Amino acid sequence: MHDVLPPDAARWKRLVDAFGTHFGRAGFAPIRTPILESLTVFARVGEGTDVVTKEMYDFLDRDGERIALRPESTAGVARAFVQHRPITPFKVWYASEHFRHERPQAGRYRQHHQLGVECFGVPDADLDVEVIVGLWDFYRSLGLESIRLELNTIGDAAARTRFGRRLATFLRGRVGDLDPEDAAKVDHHPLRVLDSKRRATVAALEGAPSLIDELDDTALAHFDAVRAGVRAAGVVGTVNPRLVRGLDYYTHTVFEIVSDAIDAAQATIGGGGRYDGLVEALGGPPTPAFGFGSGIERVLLACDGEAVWGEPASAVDAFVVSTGGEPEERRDLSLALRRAGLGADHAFGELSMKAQMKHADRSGARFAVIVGPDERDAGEVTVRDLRGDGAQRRVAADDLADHLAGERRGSRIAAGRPPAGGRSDTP
RNA sequence: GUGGGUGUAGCUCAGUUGGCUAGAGCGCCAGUUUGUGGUACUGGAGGCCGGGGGUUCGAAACCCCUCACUCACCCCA
Repeated sequence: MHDVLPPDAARWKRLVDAFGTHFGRAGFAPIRTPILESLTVFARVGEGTDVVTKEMYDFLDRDGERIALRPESTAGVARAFVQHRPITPFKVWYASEHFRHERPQAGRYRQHHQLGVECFGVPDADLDVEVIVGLWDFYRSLGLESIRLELNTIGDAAARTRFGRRLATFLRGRVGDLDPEDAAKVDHHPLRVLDSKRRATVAALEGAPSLIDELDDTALAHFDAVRAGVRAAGVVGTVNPRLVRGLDYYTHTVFEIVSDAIDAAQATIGGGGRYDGLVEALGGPPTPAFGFGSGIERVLLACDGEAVWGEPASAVDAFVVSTGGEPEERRDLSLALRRAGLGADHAFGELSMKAQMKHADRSGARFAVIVGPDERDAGEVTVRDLRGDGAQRRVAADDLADHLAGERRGSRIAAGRPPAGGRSDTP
């Protein structure tokens, strides 16, 4: 998180609104969970992960309880599911802030924001497909084209344990060849070594056992169904056998969606997968689940990289300009227009008409409403079109609100709907 | 946690081996246009050169400390 000023901040709202609408159409409802959670909620799900062990903002509160600022949202939503036991399938979406104590860089912040989706109670591969394709379609609806899916399966807990043991045995044989950072993970978290990018480790992984060999028929069938489903939906992607992901709770399907338009090291704009064991680990009944998180800051970086956002329309219909009267006249006319349901703004202080017109132009308003001695005497105002050819017309002061409302309706009809399936700059 | 880079006008940046009142473009304000923005021309305002200390006749520039921002590693969204 960094400061986000206008007009950029307006993009956040538009993005969140578009996301809620998109997944709302698929039956997902918004959920809100606390930023503060008991440390145990996270400790139980990520014992071997940097996110939980090294990067968490945690502290003792006044009662001596260990509290954490959430580093991600899945654990908190799962905790809420366990606590309230809603009927399944329980399908929710959220936009939430997360905190990780790490050095900031492009696309990585100590406070970052994610759009996310979680679904509890559905074991079917169809759910995996729907959610992945749903996220893919969301990105496409923003206008993003340089994106691709990376997909993998890591099997169930038993397969992971078996594979972890085999992999650890393999790695111990060549621990000297590994990067020291990775060598330290061999005993307690061998799977994390797999997706290391360090050169020495990558070379030493030549000939390493493959997790796919540990999968039983059910797991293989599940993964095949996911692959077939996303391919049939036209998603561009590849299977990446090295994709493991950073949180312990994942089982079976894991995925990331990467943008090639981000000119920085952090190019994953969304990632997630299946976590069939998490609810049980938090004290609930065995419950399959699937979800993802997508970094708002990174999605916006990708949008910048592909230049897909247009200028947001101003909510100001009319900018009031007056000369020869009292400055309060502008305030009072603006208030009257707002009470009539219109957007209205004006400049403050003693400014020349020219200067006021400049403010009007910058405001983004469609019309300038000009009140000078002539209009005042006639009980009229001049309405000037600032976006078109500058056409002006005199309107009776009493009819101004109706006139502007009529203009607004007219322009909305004229704008129409964007072509279906096309690139849109107004998500 | 580790390593690099940058801090000069509102913004983006110049500033030659230390040497006159520190510059440009954009933006802003005003005028050309005594009732009209967005174009053009003219003029103007605006800077403890991030902060502190030091070296020197003299520091935006050199040294030390500090703060902020930024990029990469690691990790992840």
